[in-house]
Amino acid sequence: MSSVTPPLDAVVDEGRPLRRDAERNRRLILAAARQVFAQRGLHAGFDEIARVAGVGVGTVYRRFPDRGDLVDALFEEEIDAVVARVEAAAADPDPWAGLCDFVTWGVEAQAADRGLSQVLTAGGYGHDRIARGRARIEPAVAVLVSRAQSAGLLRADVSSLDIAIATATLSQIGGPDRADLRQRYVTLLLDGLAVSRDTPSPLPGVPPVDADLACLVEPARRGGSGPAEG
Amino acid sequence: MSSVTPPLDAVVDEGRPLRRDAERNRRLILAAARQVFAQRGLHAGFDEIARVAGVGVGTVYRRFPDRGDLVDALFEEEIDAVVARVEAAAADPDPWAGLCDFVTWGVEAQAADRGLSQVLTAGGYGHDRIARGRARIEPAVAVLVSRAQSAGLLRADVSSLDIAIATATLSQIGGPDRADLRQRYVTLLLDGLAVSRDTPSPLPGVPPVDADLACLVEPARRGGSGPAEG
Amino acid sequence: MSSVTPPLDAVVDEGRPLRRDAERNRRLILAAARQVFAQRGLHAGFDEIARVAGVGVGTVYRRFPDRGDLVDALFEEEIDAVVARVEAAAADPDPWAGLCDFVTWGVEAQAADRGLSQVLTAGGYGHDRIARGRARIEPAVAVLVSRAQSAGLLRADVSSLDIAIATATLSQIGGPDRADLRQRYVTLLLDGLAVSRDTPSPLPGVPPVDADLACLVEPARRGGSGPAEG
Amino acid sequence: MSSVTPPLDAVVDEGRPLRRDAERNRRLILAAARQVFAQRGLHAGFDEIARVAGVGVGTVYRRFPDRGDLVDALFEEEIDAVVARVEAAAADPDPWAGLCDFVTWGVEAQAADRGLSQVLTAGGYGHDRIARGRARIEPAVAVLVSRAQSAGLLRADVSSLDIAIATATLSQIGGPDRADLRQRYVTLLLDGLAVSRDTPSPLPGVPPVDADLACLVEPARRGGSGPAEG
DNA sequence: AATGAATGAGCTTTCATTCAT
DNA sequence: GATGAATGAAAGCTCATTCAT
Repeated sequence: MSSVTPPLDAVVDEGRPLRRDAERNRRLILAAARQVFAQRGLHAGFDEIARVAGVGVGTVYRRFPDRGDLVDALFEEEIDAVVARVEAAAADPDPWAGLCDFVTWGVEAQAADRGLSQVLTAGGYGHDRIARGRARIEPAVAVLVSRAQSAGLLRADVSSLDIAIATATLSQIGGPDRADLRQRYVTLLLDGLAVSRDTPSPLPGVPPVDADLACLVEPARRGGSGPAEG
Repeated sequence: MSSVTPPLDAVVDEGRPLRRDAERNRRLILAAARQVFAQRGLHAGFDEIARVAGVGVGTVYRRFPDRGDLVDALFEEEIDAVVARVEAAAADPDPWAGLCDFVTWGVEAQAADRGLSQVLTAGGYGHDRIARGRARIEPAVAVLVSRAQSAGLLRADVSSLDIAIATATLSQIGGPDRADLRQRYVTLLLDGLAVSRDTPSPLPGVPPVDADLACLVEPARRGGSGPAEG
Repeated sequence: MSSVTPPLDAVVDEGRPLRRDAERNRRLILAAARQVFAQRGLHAGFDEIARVAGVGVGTVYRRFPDRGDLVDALFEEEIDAVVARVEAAAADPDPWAGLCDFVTWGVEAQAADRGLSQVLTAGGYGHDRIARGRARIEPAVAVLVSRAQSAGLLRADVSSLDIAIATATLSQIGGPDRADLRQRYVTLLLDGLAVSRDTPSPLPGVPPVDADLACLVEPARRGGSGPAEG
Repeated sequence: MSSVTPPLDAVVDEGRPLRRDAERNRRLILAAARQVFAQRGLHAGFDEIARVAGVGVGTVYRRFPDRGDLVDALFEEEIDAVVARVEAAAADPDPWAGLCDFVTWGVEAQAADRGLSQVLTAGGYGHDRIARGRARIEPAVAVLVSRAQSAGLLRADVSSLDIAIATATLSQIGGPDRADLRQRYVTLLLDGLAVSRDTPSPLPGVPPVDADLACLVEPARRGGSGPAEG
């Protein structure tokens, strides 16, 4: 690769590379959006993204005229990562271990990034690229699922979409740092998915305390990360 | 009880009874809030509650200066209903059936009322009374749980709070009318909670289709039930 | 009329009278809008109207959710005035004098209020009421026109709409205070409208000077060729 | 003329010739501006001019630091065309026919080019060169006018500026393709300008319909009452 | 005590102009 | 000299909350 070839993702659809500074800003904006979307969800204001990126709002709009464009650009690579992980899991010699790995990881990945779970589950965000991204995930999960079913380890009546829905749902538990909590329910889910079981898999972490009840993710208003309660 | 004596719950903390019309409005507001919170969640605008109640916004604010006051007043009786149901379930001669009944019902109750699941799980809503309400649920569930554990049917490493969290989480799936979808995951959960199992309990409903992925409850902005996407 | 009967124009369509202060603000807003529209045209920002009225923007939006509502409310009475004037002119015993009077007055009325000429000529502003208002003017002018034609004074090949267009066009000349200038062209128009003429009617005012060339009203904004009307 | 000597009008005031490519861009920009100003008027965004020219906005600003500079450069030759046409009209053996020709043509020329009528009438656009251009038109029209007046055909009380103003005003009627409509009013104007008349000149076109009322050119932008001239 | 009008900050989006590359 | 990305002010509109009536 010669030095004049720009990195692949710096190339816009028309094939024109971005100017150096523009590319720098594009990355700043994507980084900011990643962070802000992860914390606040996809409804976050462009103002905040711009502020975090250290650029003017206009710059964000120039580069990403609508929210879907930004979501598209941002999550394509995250979806790639998901696909890669499913495929890796499908390559695990132990079909059950592969499934467990993917569910465990998928819940954490979505918990770490509220935007990602919205992209994967909400119908409305992102454009064609995202839709195509989603479309790539499902067959990959389907492979994982049938492999485990063929091996007689995974119950026959679940589909790949059941896995997707269950995974996305469990990711709503707790904040980014509560993997310990979420993994208890992942364990329960996996025990429920197994064809048969003699003993329960031990639940990781410690039993929740009262305050943990408050950890379901917020139906998120615009302004802040928690309820405003006056 | 003379006609000027208001019912007990119309008495404010200072002990002063409300004027007759004020009491009527209070009830209208609570009824409206119950309906609106159920549909929109606890972030619903006071404007809408007032409109549904047929009173002015000001009246709502006068009676319930902050959202927590309204939530407190509103959900106390709903929490009573939850407690009643747990206790009924605990009275079931079959400990496992009792547990299943409560989980199934609890998921639907919270799905039918977004406000309820927020009250039960979100830290920020409601005041002392709600906290006390939550505190009454937990021991009741604990009874249900230990009974099933003592009978060797429920795995020993789950606590009553695990049940509460799992229940609230599953209620986030689908809209009010998607009990069919939610109950698939309730079934998985219960299969996961069992100490041991030879065969999976059959999943109810039909496998989800692609569009069902979009059914995770929205991090809900005010305006509508889905993302606005331009 | 008893003292509790509110003034007619304080009654909204549903028949509910406005509260006293709301009615006061409504009048302030209409007065402000009248002034601002007259100076700036119908594109004027709601912000400015609010500032001039001494109220918050929100108040303007509450009372007049879209520009058309404001235009409707504002220009209905101005259109009434136009109709009244046409009818008065049609009652003039001298059909030609009546026509001259209306044209002269009409040009000045529109010159004094840029909003009025936009309402009368631009397709997009205002709603049904304005459309109905326009519809009332045309037949009245038609009466004026046929009377003068029947008397053999007005050329037979002009229609009432020709008069409307010519009038609106001449109102674009000069600012509010340049009636002297406009009336020169009104005189030319009327001389052109007469069936026959031996001598020209003397042009009023003094011949324009170079600077007067700059007096044609301001041209269009970027967006398009017609009003945007939301 | 050697190949390095640029054409005369490529020489900036300081006398420095432009580089070959700079000169090419200058012409592209002028051509683009001519088209864009004609369609949108002189307020058109530099962005659009740049896009049409196929150059960057920065290039437009470098070459024409303010709008007036561009207007100056652009309309000088259009003004030459106006002067030429007036002079041709003045050479018509029939003084009245000459006047009619010029008025008719002038209205259409300005209607076809919104920028032109703004340059001719709006005070704020263009600089000295434009002022000098305007100054050349007036005497030429004065010749046309006095010839017709001397011949006893044109009323004595109009001045050349009256003609200019009337012409510019009528050009505001209708869009570029509505010559039919405009010429009705041109006819009225000319009938009004004649010293005496036995019968009206027939109005061309067909009487306007309701929708034609909406054809007056668009009113002012928000910012102020006059052109912004930077 | 009830009312609902008023507020005004906040988010969205656009665009004329400047300036780093 | 050319470029077009960046800027940031401005305007549109909404809504939770307050307060005059």
